[in-house]
Amino acid sequence: MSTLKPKFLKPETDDAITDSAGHEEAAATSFVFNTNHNLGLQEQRERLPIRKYRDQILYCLEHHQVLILVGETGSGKSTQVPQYLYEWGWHTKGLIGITEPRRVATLTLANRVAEERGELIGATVGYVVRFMERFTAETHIKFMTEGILLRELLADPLLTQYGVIIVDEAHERNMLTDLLLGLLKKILRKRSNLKLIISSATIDASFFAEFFSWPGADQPISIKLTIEGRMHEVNHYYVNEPCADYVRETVETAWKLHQREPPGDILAFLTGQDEVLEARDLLQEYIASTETANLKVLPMYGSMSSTDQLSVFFTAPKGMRKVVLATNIAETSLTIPGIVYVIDSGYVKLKCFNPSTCSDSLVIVPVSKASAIQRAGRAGRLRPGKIFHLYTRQDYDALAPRQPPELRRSELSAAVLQLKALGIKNILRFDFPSPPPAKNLLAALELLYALNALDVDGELTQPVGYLLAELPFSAMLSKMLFVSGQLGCAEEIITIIAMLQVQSVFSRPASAAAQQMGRIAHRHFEVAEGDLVTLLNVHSAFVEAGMTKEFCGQYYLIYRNLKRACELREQLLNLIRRKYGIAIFSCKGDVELLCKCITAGFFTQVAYLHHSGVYRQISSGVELAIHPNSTLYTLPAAKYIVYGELLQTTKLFMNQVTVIRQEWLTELAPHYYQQTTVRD
DNA sequence: GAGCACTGC
Repeated sequence: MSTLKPKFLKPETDDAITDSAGHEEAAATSFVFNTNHNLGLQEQRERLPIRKYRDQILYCLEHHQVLILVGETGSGKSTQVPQYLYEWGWHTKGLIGITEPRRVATLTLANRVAEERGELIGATVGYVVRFMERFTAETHIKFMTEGILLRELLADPLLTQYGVIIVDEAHERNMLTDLLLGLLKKILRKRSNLKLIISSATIDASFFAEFFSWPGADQPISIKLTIEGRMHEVNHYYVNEPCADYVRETVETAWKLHQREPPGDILAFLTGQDEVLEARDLLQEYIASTETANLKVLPMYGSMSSTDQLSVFFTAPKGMRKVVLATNIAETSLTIPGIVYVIDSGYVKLKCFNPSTCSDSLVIVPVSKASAIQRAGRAGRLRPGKIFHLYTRQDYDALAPRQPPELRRSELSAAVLQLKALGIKNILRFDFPSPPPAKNLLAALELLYALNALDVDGELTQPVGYLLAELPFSAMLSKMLFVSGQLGCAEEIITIIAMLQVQSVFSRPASAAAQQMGRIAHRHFEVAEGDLVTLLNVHSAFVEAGMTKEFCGQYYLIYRNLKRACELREQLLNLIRRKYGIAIFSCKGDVELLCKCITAGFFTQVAYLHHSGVYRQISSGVELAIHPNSTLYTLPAAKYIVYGELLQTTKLFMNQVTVIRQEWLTELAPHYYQQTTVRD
């Protein structure tokens, strides 16, 4: 093997991985902790801790169908194992496929492996993600996102092209990971020549081993990879008595720490913005009560503007200690330098699907052991650190090992469509790694039946069911798009869908004055029909103004998200033109037609105005409120509205609200509404 | 009058 170190990214490949978002992500989830950076690439490979497991991995794969690789991120397994397999000749038995949960990691890993091999990407090593691929006839090592492999299953249900599949980061237990693992189990039973490698954190290894055991099969084998010198030691401290108010306790602990401990910054984990700001104010009071104010308090949460977020990354002035009060954003998403002490409140906010109202609840729950360990790790990056858990040692021992996997707490219509499209007849009996509650599955089946995607026997319908299974949006959005093709306004509906796929385009500044200015600016786009048509207006105005940053500044819009929506819109238009027979016409300003399309997608989520002045869910009579972020919050209440999502916090709040007429319900969804009498 | 954090086809 050569040890040359050329730079071989094609220009377009380079583009793909050097967009700014990509770099942040690559830095955050970096898989190299590289003390050998001045050595040749092959020499570096030889020195990786994983190298000494190579023969063992290859031997085990010869003798077992399933191999579970245990080792935290940083062991080099994502880049090395595919190469070991290739060098040993596994590629002669089919493709070596590696699935990743995220796009950026997919591109980064593929590029890294190609570079180590001294090749161009798209030769032996390639990747496929949505809208982008470097994959040729010579490619033997294929990195891809999980969604891509799931889509490939539709065309090739036994994955006959593949000889080995590596599911990377399986411990994250995303919805797609779990679907994939369930389906791979079925395939392994039919294809004894297919091998599966699951890369997992320690905590889940035995779980996966058990899931992939069945009568007559050889038992999965686990290999534990050790990683050297990654972290400093962190000492754990617990409270003796449970504390009544963890926000106050956080503040007091931070203050005591500051008095007693040698220099080093403090990071505290709370559950939400309110708590972070409350803790900040309390801590400021402590500081104000002393003469030496050598403590700098910094809040950190998701809805802060990116410039405000930046301030936590600066070192505190000389002689000062920094205290960062953060939500879960600091647990995995970003790494704050200089942290030596961590305070763990013991709680986290978690989103959970509630099938009885088809809403999501945002609830405060105790953290899992995995989270507590992750939080502790934040103290050991610089030098040996300390973590202070605001709960007792007994409470720690009683914590759940991990948070329930996403599939168990999510709306499942997309998952059900996918499984149905793969010919799984009885979804309730499908072998999920962790089966979701039956009620959640039934809610999804009922919704899909109402949308006419499933027939009475639970089979996908033609064309609606198959279309909804194929389109990369939620079932309701896809149905809306389907109807818009028939009614002649798909162009506008695609814009709305693209705008709904990105994070909010409305900027909400931190200061009260700026917030007020923002609200006034946003009125410019608001219409009485509601939030979805308002999004369409924002898009049109942005395009008309030449898609400039200045326009976004003037109207308090987030340029990055808006630009992304425009790109997505183009890609979706291409996709729909190319693959699906949806006619793309403009309604040319006929807003009523748009609202009808919206109704055709969201008719199961209707609220009517009760004479008492509150909204009620039409199906259940449950009381609902319009979310204060909605356009319709300040406008006179309409009699009937549809909503895009329902979130339970202090109340059941409706988001993405659109005004409709009652008669549209019987016109557009007669099968659903003919029997319903509206309570008034 | 209210906003845990992400990601994917």
